[in-house]
Amino acid sequence: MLPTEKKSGNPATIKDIARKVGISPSTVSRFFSGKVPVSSETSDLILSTAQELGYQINRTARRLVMGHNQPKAVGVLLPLMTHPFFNEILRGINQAFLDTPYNLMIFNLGSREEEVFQRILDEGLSGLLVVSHALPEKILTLLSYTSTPIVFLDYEHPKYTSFTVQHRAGGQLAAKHLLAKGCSHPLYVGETTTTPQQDQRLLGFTEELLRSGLKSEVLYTQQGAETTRDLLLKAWEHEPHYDGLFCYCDEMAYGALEALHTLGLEVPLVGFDDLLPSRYLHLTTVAQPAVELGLEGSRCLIKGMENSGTTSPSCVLTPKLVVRNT
Amino acid sequence: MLPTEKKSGNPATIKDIARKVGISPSTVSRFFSGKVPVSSETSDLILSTAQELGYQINRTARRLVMGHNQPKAVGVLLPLMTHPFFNEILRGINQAFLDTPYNLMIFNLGSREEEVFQRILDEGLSGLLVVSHALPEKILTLLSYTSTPIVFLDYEHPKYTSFTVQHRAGGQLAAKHLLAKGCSHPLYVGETTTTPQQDQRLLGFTEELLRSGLKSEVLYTQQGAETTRDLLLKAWEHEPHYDGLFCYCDEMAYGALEALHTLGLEVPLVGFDDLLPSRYLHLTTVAQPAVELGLEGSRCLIKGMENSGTTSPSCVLTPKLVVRNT
DNA sequence: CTGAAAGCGCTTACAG
DNA sequence: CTGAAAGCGCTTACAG
Repeated sequence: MLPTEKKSGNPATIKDIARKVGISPSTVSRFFSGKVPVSSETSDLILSTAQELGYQINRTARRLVMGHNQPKAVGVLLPLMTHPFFNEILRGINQAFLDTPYNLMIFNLGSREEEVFQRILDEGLSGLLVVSHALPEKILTLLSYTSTPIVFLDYEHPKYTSFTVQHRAGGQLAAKHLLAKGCSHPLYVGETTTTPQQDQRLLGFTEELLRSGLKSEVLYTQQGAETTRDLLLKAWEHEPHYDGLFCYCDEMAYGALEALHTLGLEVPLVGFDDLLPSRYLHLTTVAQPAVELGLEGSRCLIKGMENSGTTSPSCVLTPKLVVRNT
Repeated sequence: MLPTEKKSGNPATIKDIARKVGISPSTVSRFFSGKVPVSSETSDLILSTAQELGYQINRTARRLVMGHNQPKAVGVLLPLMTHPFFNEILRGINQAFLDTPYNLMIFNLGSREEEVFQRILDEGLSGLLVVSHALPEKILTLLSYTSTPIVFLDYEHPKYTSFTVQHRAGGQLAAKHLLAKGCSHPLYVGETTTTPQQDQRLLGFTEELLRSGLKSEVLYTQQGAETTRDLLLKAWEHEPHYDGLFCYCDEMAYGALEALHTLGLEVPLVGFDDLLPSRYLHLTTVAQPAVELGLEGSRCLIKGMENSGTTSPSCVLTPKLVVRNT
């Protein structure tokens, strides 16, 4: 092996090619920039040597000398969970960034969290949107050094700007609807694993009910339409007097809808989310402003980025009741 | 203004701070890298001057010297249209890239196409996924210089690897279902604006029907559940003998479902897509392998990127019939 | 704890 | 069409 040859570990550079072909680095550079003519003879030589060496232009170096600032990107940290709600949020985010100079970079919180965070740090992001998740303090501190503005979506961080949904108000909305329908024996169907979101929805629901002197029964089951359907089928066997239903989320409400149908009952039913099927199933439900969450949160971040990193205060979005046939 | 001061046009550098504070650039660098101790006196001075000058660390330069290669990213070019189908594709893509060293970068084809393409070029992407869209020849050529592998999803490009759905086979599937249900007067409901997808679905449908000596009536309307519902309501007034329905897409089928319900009819109905509502509405439909499209297309791209840019040949995914209650 | 110096890989006037 | 040289903004041994 000649001493002029590169160790194959390091990627080949313009210099390596120049040396091998026997010309100056400048010419090689000119060839790859493409703007200046290079004699076809040398062109061929350069090209073949480049291929041989597996040369890849180093964009970092090029950027540095060209004074191009790094293209601006904002990161979106998504939970791994696959739920239409997150799709909607992402759609809102996407929309907000459409006519901005920022690119969107998607990160997923799955396995290898450490690595994901490292990447987020490495990217030199102009801003970061964190969906439905906390960010470890350590990362937050590191990010703060670079003064990257951060906005949390659907997650309340005490020290950072966050956009969340007023789940409690949503629960109240559901109660009001049931009350207006004349219910006196309402039933809440929730998910077994308790979350802050659920706590708030249930709280709003019960407190609104209480204002009318009513109390709600509460039943829990695992997430899913089928489990909810089966639960309700059984529930009605024992306590056939429920005259109003509030489900923790739309998917459970779909199960409830089936149960009611099977039972031949017309009991008022309210869901929570307003997913696409709800429209076609004519389900009355509390609509989470998911797109809006993404949109408004992003707008806030954009302002923050233009504003030396200072984002405006947190914001709570209120859900709306979509009254359909149930 | 002292001659030592920077013009405020160019961003401040480590040197500017050093000069202003009266220390060497090395020390300033050490301060910002954070790894080496710096006396607290100078630290304060550096920090305040940095703030005053609006100093932002230049990551490009840092990367160059640190030998960090540019973090690898692959671009996903999405159509602006907001349809669950694209969400699914994106989900598949996301999944495929979960445990890879690539970050996902989202680009949208909305307004400012030129700029979007410029960005795609600027990013120095390791690979590109193009969803439901052509890419201008010009961009393709530019991209080929950098040997960026490209995979088209849900769009067939003659010269590039593409992953598409066998719409024609889907149409046949629908016909078979209707045939098995004993239909003899089938009706196809399509969208007014014709697309290659629609042509293929209808072709498959009619050719399969023909094999049994049947012909389908064809009706067109604008996309949407309501329009379809109204169309069918009227259709039945005039020709009440249809005994089988194939809708171009699920959304239209939802409208058909309503019409049939209103009419009190139990006519076999097949949709196309298998969106979320279909499951809860018990709609029999041809399922587009959207997630799979994203997943397989991405895997192909990943292989291509590891393979000096050569992607494997195009691939056509076959849809499946999901038989439910219609 | 700090400075002077060399270098990361590329581009680009400048002078042939 | 081509080379030698300077420089983009930062980091990091090396030598205090």
